[in-house]
Amino acid sequence: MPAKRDEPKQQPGAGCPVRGVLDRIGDQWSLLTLAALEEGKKRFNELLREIGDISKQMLSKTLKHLEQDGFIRRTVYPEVPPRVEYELTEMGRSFLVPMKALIGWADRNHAAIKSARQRYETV
Amino acid sequence: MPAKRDEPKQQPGAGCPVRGVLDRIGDQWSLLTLAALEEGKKRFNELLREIGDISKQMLSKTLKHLEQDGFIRRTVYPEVPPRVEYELTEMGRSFLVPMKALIGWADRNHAAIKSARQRYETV
DNA sequence: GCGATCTAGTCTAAAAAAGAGACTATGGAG
DNA sequence: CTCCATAGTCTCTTTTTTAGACTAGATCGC
Repeated sequence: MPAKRDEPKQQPGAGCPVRGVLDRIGDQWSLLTLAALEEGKKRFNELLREIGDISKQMLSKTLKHLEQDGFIRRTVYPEVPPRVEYELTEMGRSFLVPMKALIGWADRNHAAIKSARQRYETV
Repeated sequence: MPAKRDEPKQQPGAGCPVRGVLDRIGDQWSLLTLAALEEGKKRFNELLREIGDISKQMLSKTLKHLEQDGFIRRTVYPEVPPRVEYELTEMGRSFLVPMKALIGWADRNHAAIKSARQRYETV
């Protein structure tokens, strides 16, 4: 067993390495992009259409970050018009597991959240 | 087993109700704030110090949203100096389950992500 | 042949969001 | 009497995001 470093609890402090990961996946579009890639490889415009309300610039940036962090793989086909395909790496796929747990929770609870919002409004 | 509603697949499209939830929890600070509240009720400045690099304005906004959506409860004590405490609701606590799965994944994989980033830089 | 169209992005200018720091009222410590 | 602490909000500045124009070269209609 590897020596566990003195890390008594999950501290949300700024130094924590988990923070670096959380900041990335919690950037509004990353989760959506990864979810869209669950079904298989997709092209840039395909992702753009599927996600719907993301701008090309943000999609571009998000994909770049995800590639950088090893979640997805980018393949360029030297054709005209250009073709670029994005797909999940092994790590990206492994991330789907907790992500889907989160989505499942959201799915089960969005009604409760909606009613909480309405309740709040009327006050 | 409850009747499954006709939901052929998780579409990440803009209309999906899950999106509303995801947009909220994926706003950079919500996850951190909820994580900080895991240990019990906390005061405003206490959260501010613990999270560290959040501004008071963003913490205020995040807390307001989380309260609005029923994740947390806000209690004001009419004292001077003012005292306000935040704590997770039942729903908020139930959210910790998938959130911790996510944090666990991040914890297991942050090394791989870091090395992917470095590999990318050198190219 | 000739222009329109498709692709994956990038660039720019304008709009929105976030950050830093001052400010509020009140009571207690020194 | 002066300074600190509390939970925010307000304003001003800086950063981020958006919308839309632009690129190159093959292919389509005509």
